[in-house]
Amino acid sequence: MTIMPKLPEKTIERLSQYRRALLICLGKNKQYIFSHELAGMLHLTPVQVRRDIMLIGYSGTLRQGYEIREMIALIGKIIDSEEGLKVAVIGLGNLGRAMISYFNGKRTKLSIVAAFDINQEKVNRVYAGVPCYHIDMLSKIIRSENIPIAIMTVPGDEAAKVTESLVLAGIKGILNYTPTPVNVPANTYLQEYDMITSLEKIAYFVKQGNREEHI
Amino acid sequence: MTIMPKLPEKTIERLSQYRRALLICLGKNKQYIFSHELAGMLHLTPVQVRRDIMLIGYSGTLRQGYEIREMIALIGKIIDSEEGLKVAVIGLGNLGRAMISYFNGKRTKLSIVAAFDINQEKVNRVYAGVPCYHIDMLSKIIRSENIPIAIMTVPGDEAAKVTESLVLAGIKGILNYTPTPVNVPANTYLQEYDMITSLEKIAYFVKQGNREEHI
DNA sequence: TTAACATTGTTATTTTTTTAACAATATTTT
DNA sequence: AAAATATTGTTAAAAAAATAACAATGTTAA
Repeated sequence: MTIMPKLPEKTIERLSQYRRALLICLGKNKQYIFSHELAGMLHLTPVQVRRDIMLIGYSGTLRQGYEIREMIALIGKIIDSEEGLKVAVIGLGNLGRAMISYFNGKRTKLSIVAAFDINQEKVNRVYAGVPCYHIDMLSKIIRSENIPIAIMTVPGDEAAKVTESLVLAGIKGILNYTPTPVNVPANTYLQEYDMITSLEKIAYFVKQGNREEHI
Repeated sequence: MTIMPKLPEKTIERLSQYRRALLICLGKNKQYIFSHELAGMLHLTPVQVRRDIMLIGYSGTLRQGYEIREMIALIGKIIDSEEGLKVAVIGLGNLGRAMISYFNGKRTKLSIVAAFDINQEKVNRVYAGVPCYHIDMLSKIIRSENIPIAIMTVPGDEAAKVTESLVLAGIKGILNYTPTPVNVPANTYLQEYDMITSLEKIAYFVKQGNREEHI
């Protein structure tokens, strides 16, 4: 297998988006796509698309564009793990359930296999195919099921404690959707996403009457 | 009022985060904060914090740090609108409800004042203080209530249609949480957020055994 | 069959963002 | 009172990302 020299982080993000856009095209029985078409779908410039494609070592055909299936396959080789990775959702509130529905049937390589909550009414039930365990079982299940990734959708004031449990349980990556930033050791990958920041940013640009698109 | 020379986009994002962190500190009766403390809370470097603070024209006191109240006030002056902005949530599914709970009582300047859904069981009811209207009322309510910002939490296959309605209704900013990218005219601010991309990015770095933190 | 065109692939340039370096200085310690 | 220290504020440098420029070339049109 060819070693892929480290891709820019932004390119990784876009690869995921390219794939989704390409899958939509495939669903419409499209076979080839031009850089400007893909760019248009994702609010990017054609140059950026071509450059990313260059970076992953793929080539299209002149005047015909890129072969959609091939590109999907190649992106998969780069960003997916062969075995597939299991994901747990911590906190089965509205947001946790939203994440599960979101994923339902969408991806094969990433699958949500467990949810955790503190509420006894939710525990030991199955939500959209995903079993919900009591949060006390977190460490046990994460280890036994070998789950490397967790999505935190608990209330902000529980974020720190849950993070600690996750780290102790050996989790490798955390996506933190709570409003509270958390800390993890250096060998754990952490990504924070804050809905309020997103909205405040929009508010700022709306206030400024700014015209640009920003993804 | 001093004209603020255009701030970097990333700084705007961080200002929102600074404020939230500062509010937490304020809640703990802290009065001053050092750049390295703020940095530590948000996975940033102290230099970056100081630089941002410099850019907004604030000054701390040597060996004492920054006055928390003052800084919160200043950030508000920069990123908030004086009158406050109204926000609508389109789609009262799990994600829409999550957004509403998230905001409940948190912000004063941004307030979710309306939700829309197609489901008759949800229409004309109030969820967490927010009235839900039928989606056919979208244009009417958005105009009459003067709502400039919308959060889209509908299923992906409705995203395009809803976006069109929003634009026609004169919306100024859209936060798109559906998995489907949409298009808006140049005078509308659009921000797309894709949960799957976030997760796939984590998966990639977990796969790589990458050690860094990424916000 | 030649010219015009559309598209890719790649290098170069510019812009944006982050990081480093370090001067200035109030506070604490000796 | 002098030295050491911790911290801010700012300029400079580096790194990352986006954009532009343009050569190459197969395709279509004249």
